[in-house]
Amino acid sequence: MRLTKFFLPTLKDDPVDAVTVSHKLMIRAGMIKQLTSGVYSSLPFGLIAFRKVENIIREEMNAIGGNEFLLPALSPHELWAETGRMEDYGDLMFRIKNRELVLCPTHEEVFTSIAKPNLISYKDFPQVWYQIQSKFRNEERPRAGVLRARQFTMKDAYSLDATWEGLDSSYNDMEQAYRNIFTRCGLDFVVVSAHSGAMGGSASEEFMVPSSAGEDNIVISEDGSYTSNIEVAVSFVEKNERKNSDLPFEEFHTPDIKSIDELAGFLNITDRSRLAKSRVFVRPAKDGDDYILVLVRGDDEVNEMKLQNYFGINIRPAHNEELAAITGADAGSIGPVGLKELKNKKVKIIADLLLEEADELISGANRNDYHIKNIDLKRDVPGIEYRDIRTVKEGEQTLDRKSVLRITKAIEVGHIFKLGTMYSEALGAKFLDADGKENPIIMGSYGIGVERTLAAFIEQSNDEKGIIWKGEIAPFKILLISLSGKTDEVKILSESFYKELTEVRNIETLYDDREDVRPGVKFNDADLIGIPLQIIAGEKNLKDGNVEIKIRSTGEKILVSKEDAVSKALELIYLKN
RNA sequence: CGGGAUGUAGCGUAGCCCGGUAGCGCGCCUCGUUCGGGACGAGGAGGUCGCUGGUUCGAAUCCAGUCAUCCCGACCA
Repeated sequence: MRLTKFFLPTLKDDPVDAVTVSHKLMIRAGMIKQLTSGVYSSLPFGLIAFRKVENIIREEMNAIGGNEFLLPALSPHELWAETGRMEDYGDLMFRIKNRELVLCPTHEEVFTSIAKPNLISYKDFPQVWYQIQSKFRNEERPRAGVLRARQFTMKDAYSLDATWEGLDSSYNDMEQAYRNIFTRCGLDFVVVSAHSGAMGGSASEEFMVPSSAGEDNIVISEDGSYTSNIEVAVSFVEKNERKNSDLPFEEFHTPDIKSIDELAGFLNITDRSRLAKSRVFVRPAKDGDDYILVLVRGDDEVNEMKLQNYFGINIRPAHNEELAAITGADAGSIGPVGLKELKNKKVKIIADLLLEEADELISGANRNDYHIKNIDLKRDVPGIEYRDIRTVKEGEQTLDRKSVLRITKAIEVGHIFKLGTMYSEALGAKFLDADGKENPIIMGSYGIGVERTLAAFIEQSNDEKGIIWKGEIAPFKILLISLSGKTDEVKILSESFYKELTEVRNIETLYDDREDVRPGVKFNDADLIGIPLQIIAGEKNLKDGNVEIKIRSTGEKILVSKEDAVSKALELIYLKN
């Protein structure tokens, strides 16, 4: 491609609205342009890069027997009502105003509706179906350019199996395909165990690219044996020791004490393990809402994802009015002792495992400005249940106590789930097994964010000058720079290089053939758009019969004779891959 | 949805307090000189000051509303 014909609007300065590196660079390199919040146009250079990622995905999906589809982005309300996800997604789903249609945020329902009439015998399985298509999610707060957008390209794949062993096998194939994809994209990534979120289902892993621009926190043990999203991460911490002192519990005055920090200060203690922190959550139910009081140690935080796993995704923190109604106090003075019943429903009390049968605890008295000490959960809180509901912290030990946990931010580029029969049951997608019995299809769901994958790559591969492409996703392999001079000599040579590279060698080459642009501008554009190899033809070196080859990643410059230039460049490309 | 901030030329901004001709840099156009790391000179084009209403003789500027965008917290590829 000749630069004089290529639409590449580069920017010298950072756009003021962009904060993350990938966002700035994608705009500056003329890859994307924002249309409205969370919605971006792909410009030619960006599109070439996105297609690189898509083609790698396509090849790896096809390699495990995937069938490529292209489903509509529009779908009818009723399909989503059947699985109940109209409500689950809520405002996250874009709805069409003048038809009973929605813009799909994902495609489980649509794929399942195709499977239902067509996959009717156990002999029809297994199948892997996928598509690469635009998804629409009405994100409340889009951010960081394409990292979190309202419209984005997703590869979504679905495995359809007749047996649970089949699902395991499909899932494993997919996991390997994902490893291949992200490796070929040149990403430094980790696979972590994950929460299955709004999708439902059981096993689930995420493909994470460590980056300060990431929105997720992942936990990695120092020896690498344990990796997990913090949402589901577990660790080893000693439980509270039971003292068995059997001291009676006792209310005491704590004026204006609202937080654990203030309480610790008021009591003049630093160990917060016996200060029990209470939070109340609500689970909406048809016969009246359920209330759940959650207790963790004062030095811990409640992990709301773990709660969702136990009590469903609709669970939410209680509002202040609800708190007052069931505890008689405001947040800051609530506790597990002396809760009211609301509409004849008992408040369920869940405590973290570290508090199992703990005593001598201090917690709110359910009376403003009062706390209680010497609470014995075993003695004073009948019906209490213990579960793992805390968020792990940096520096804690792994469960096997062989290593230590580190926490880092990461970008989620891919996610694989074992869905099971959730959607096939809801939509009645069944098949006959060898015994002639009817069973729901067993499904898996597998997603990759295309633009996000590319943005994650740029987050990991850049310097102060710009992007540094490498490997298969480089939009071009060579940037041929012609520095125009007094004579036509350089131009004639550049043209011959271009012809050989593209027509004879079939190398993806971008040719900076601009004649009215000064060298400095060309060099800076070159480093900004980050093509791995630059061949620079100019009068200075051509006087001695030479041209320069620059390696973008290292900045290394190699002087070669004009006769050897193309073969040397090809050699370097293959070395780099 | 809560909290914070910002809307002035393609981009980045000054002016706003204290109302009166809209300014600067980059980019763009023409001519000339220059030409290996974002050149120089001369000339030029380009702005409903986000939108609506109000106050005023007069509003980019003051007031009210509204819309949009960005950043920080709860969701996801």
